[in-house]
Amino acid sequence: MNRSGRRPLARHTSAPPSIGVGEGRWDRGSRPLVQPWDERFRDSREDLMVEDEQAIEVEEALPDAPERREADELMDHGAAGELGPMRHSAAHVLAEAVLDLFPGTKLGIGPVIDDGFYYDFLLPRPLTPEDLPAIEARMRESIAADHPFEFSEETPEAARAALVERDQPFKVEIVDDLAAAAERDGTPMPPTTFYRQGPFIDLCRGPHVASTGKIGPFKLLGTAGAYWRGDEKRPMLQRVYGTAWATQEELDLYLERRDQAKKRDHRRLGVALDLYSFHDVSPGSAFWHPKGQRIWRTLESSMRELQERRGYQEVSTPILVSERLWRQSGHWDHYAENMFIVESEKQLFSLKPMNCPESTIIYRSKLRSYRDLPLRFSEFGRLHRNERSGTLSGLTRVRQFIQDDAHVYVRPDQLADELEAMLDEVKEAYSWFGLTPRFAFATKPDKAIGDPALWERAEELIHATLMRTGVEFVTKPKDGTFYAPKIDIYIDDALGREWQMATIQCDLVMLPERFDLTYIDEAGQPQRPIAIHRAIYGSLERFIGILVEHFAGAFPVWLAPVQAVVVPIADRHLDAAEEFAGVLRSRGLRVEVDGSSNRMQYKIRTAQEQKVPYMVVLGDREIEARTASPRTRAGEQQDPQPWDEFADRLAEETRARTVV
RNA sequence: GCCGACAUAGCUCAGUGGUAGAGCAGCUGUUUCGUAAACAGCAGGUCCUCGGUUCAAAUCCGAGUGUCGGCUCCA
Repeated sequence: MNRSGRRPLARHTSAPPSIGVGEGRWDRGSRPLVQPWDERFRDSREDLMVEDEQAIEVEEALPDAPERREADELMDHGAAGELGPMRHSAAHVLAEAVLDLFPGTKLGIGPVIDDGFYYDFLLPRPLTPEDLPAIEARMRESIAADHPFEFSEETPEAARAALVERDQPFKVEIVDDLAAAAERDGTPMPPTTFYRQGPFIDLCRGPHVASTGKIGPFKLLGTAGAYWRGDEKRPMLQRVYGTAWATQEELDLYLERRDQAKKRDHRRLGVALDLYSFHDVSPGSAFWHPKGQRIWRTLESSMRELQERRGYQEVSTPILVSERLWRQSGHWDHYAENMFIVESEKQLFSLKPMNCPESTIIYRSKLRSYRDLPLRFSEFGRLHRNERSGTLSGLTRVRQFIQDDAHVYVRPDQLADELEAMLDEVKEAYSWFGLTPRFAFATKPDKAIGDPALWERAEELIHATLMRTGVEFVTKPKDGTFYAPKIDIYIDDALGREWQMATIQCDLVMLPERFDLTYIDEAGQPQRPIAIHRAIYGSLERFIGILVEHFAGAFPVWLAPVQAVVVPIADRHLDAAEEFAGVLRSRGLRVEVDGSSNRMQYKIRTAQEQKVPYMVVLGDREIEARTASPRTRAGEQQDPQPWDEFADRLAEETRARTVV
């Protein structure tokens, strides 16, 4: 079974093109295909859940073995549903067109991806968006000619010779690698296959449609630079992305959905809703406006409430810290390229990129007893990481951010329970937003510090806990931090991108060993605790950015920066409007009165555009009865109700943190 | 960091070598209105920065910065 066993719903995904099929990664296509904000969601939710579980099962059954990657490079993406062969065929036609327009082009690879395909080329000059129409036109000619796809099989030697002859060094490399892999594994080299359509022939394993005329409506979406084989030390090729569908309607729907996704982009909505902004005086760092800060503080206080209930103690540590600490922790050797270094009076300092090492200073401030553990220190720490400029993106990839971080020190016998409690914390917190977390187990990376035996033990402990709790998870080999294996928690944003949110790291190495942490056991002997690093929101910045897209700016009542706008119909209703707002504010609700001289319709439109959950109209009728007429942002007009009743209801929705 | 594109009013954008524009937002006045846009007027610019070409540059060229689409990276 491959990933093609999906329903036609796949055509509704709005995921951007992505290769997304590395080892240990989720295949994007296997994730829920309808997002919670879709109208269809309510009706189809159950189906989707089942589908998702099946998908996970399927994905886990897929090998991470080298042959799969080789297959990817040979474009064997029969995986991508019934549209797969057609899209892959479109990639061939794309290559044919480019080779025709730019003689001498060296071909890279041309796989199928979510919703489309791409092909990589080494060209005499970079492509620009203006080149795409000409390429599309040439593609249409090939499609109109309806060339059959002809299959042929060669011995590896003959194939190699043919590719050398055609001066296609990247293809030669692929054949050589296949041969090397076969030799390494002691398996016979499979015959090498080619497909020809019209004048164009390409090394490929297929499958294809019967002829170019079977290729449906398509559109080239853009160009980008991409390193050959994803290696930044190798040449940068020109990648052309495209999409193709069975019918024009589906293509139009896909393009329309792409536009819709842009409209909920958190960078756009942040400006429209006056939440935050960015300025070139501090690239990669957000300026938080009052309404954005309001959301921030609501998230923060919710997490504080959870943490206090669950036995955490909040601490705060300095941002500017001597290199001595970072040398001791290993960051200076393993993370320096991401640290902002500051010099003062011949001493080097760094803006902290993580809170953990400083947490140990508090741990070590006194002698700890086995009775003190678990010791749970939480910290909303402000971190700086010097991310490469090209990677910055809105709130989702920033240089300065605040984590809802915590470091929990446990005895070995307490670890399993504590990890389980943390998984539960994650589920609780995510339920406030209607988000469903997915779990991944990330193991020891190549660049790791500490005793391998400790790593092995930490990985065993995490794995055992995951198995015991019965949560679904995938394994991401070598994706751990340099000091700990971890459980990462992922969700998808509105554009179908996968985001790591929470992380739970089981550290037997950095904090315990490098900082020589101890507690005194029952026998009076010093023992080594285990340190668990965890963050539930992850970065507050990234979390808010994803929430903006998740809700398209229409935050649930409990989180909305303005929960209700009071709309007096005429000036004579202003005093009563203020009085009513006072009733709401006295219950801690966030309310604005629109006292402008605009007409009521205009005030409602404004509140609607700001995605305020409730608009409450006050006119002669309401004031006389001391009632309010709420209208929801969904357009539902509710019956007039007494002021206190409405206030109580809103307060209860806020307290319960209900979504919708 | 790499490849490409882009940068004009608070926002969205028009303006391809000859006096800087529109809509929305803002301000002022009129209007006091029953569930998604009342009317009129006014104001608003280092055309990202620096340098070059030219009689003349928002416009052409170069460098820098930032942003966007990707690649790489993501403890």
